[in-house]
Amino acid sequence: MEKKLPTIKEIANRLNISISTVSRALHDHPSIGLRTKTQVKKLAEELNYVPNQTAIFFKQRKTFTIGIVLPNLREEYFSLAISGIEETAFESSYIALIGQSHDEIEREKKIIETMKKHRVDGLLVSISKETNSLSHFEELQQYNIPVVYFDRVPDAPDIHSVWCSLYHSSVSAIDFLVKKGHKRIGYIQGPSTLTIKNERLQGYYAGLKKNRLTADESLIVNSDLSAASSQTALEKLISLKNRPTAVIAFNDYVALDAMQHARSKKLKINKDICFVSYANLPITHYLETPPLASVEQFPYEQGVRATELLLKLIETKLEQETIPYENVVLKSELIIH
Amino acid sequence: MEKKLPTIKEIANRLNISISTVSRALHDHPSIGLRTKTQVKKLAEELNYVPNQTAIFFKQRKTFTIGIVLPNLREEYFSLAISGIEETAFESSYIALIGQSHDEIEREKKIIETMKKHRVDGLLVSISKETNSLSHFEELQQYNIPVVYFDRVPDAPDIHSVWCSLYHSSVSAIDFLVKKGHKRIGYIQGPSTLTIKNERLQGYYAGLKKNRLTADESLIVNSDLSAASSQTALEKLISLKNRPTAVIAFNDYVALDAMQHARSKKLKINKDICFVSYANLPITHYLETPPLASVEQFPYEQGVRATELLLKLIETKLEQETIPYENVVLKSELIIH
DNA sequence: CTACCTTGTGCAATCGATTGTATTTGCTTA
DNA sequence: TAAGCAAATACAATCGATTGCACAAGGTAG
Repeated sequence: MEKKLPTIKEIANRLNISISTVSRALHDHPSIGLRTKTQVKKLAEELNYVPNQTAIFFKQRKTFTIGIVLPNLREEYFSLAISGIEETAFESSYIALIGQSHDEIEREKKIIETMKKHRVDGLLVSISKETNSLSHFEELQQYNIPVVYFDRVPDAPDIHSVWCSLYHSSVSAIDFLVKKGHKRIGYIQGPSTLTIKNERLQGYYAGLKKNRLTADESLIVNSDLSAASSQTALEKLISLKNRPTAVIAFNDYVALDAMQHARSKKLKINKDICFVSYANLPITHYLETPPLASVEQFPYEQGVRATELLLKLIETKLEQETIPYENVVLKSELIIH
Repeated sequence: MEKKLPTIKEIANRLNISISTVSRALHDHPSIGLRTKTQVKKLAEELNYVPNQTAIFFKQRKTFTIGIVLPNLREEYFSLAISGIEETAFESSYIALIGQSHDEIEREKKIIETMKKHRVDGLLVSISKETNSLSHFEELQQYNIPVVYFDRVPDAPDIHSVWCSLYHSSVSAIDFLVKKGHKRIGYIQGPSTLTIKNERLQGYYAGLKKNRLTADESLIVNSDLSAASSQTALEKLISLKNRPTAVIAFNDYVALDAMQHARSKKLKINKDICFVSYANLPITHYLETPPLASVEQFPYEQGVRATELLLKLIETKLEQETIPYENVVLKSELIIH
């Protein structure tokens, strides 16, 4: 039953020539005679010969595999990113291994360990909520495995990264709302571990200032991203004496949860209270009353760029050159619905 | 710069013992003396030794890697499935390689080729829209790579598969609508390549019969799943003289597109016209007016079960036993919103 | 006819670990 | 004290392919 796959050795034996000749013949090495070459190729074809890549990987110390480590695949945001990664990698004949950290650092470490074992040529990482130290990633340098962080990028020097800047869009969001006549604009923050650079908030403040509005700390509330928490956050805002007429939410999901709550309080969405959020996920286009605008962060594009950078690092690694740390920053865009 | 990683050979040299001793010491082989064992382990620790898995994979002819081939990752449905696959695989210390066919058979073939090269231990496949022949999968038997199809399962004998049966839920959907007083129920079909078993339609007919309603072919329309097509489909239904009061849609996206169209025609969703659909994607829970009900197909669970089956096949393959073809059928569930 | 070159092949080492089969060492016991 | 046995370790083949170097055969020039 278990039919062993043909190897160059088998071809060599059958033709009574040496395996090196077979190997060279299959690679069109110039020093192999035409007759031999033809014979070898013919037999290889007949036997349905396929080189054992495992052996080659081993010999060449290269696997043409990149690892992807990210919090989870259930969030559309990340699946879009992976989609971009897989496509770009595949074009350069790399293939992608995936691992979900579930936002747990321990799991993240285990995944790194596994990927190290599999000798991935490089790693694309979007860090977990709990990741407070990069030691498990830094260790990879010893193994000469380059790492490119994307989207959820740690706040550290000396890293390669690709992310999407939110500052300008945050300012634009305020501009947009002010232009619509809003003067009191609430903001629902995300957990601090996810807002390392905190561009949303900085943009929020800057936008208010630019429009000569004074910031009111009571308009800034928090959500841990759970539905309940986002609803509580909105409740806080709407129970203010001087309630906001518009709310900027950490992301689309937060906005949706908040909107649901607002509806249950008999508020008319985008009339009594307006929403602007981040991520611009495709699903929002199906809503009857989507957020008025959402900041597009181009996860797919981020995936593509991060992969391109990683592949570059992998290729130049082979040439023993050193590459300066590169940080690609995409510009987000406020999309008005 | 390029520091070579330590190997057992290096450890052996430093301690002036043979590599086989080192290997056995690291594996706690009983025939190795305690002193040697301790020394070896200590040095291994110091040198930060990690076995070269590539070499081991090669030697053992096993990679602890499974391949996933599916149409695309952008559909939430598939990312949920992958999520289940990755988790289950990871628990058994397997890791997953991914490939998106983009519903193109050529790409599917290329991915298979790549995965074969990488010597995956097994494959999980949800076939593309264009897949009309299974030859590229069947070929894998030569290489002793087991294949388990999931969700989009081909209609062939002699395969392993995991899918979710929709027949009963389709009947329930009709029951549900009839109980609500509906007598004319439309149905928006998907492309024929995706409805090989066509349980939705069979359930539709059976449900009507069960409720003593006569089927009316004009109530059955088609969508290729694009937004435009789904809208046209709905348009056909609502422009009937005797328009349906309820519509069953191929999946949530079709339902959403149709609903959008209905709204634009000033029809009140779930009042003038009701919707029931398939997939029960989490996003629908955020809608103001979601479909009245949706058939849950448990993609995550399917991923888990498919992986379990595949791992079983891989493990028993090692014991040279043959396993009868196994087809796991999950039961869908009509979820009322 | 010898020296030398060209062309085509084969030999053998190598990648890193595993493992069956020696072989050595050291101890026990008659 | 020598035989015998157990414990500890070494040797060497192996997995499949690549590749530097050696070498053989045949041809040409001096």
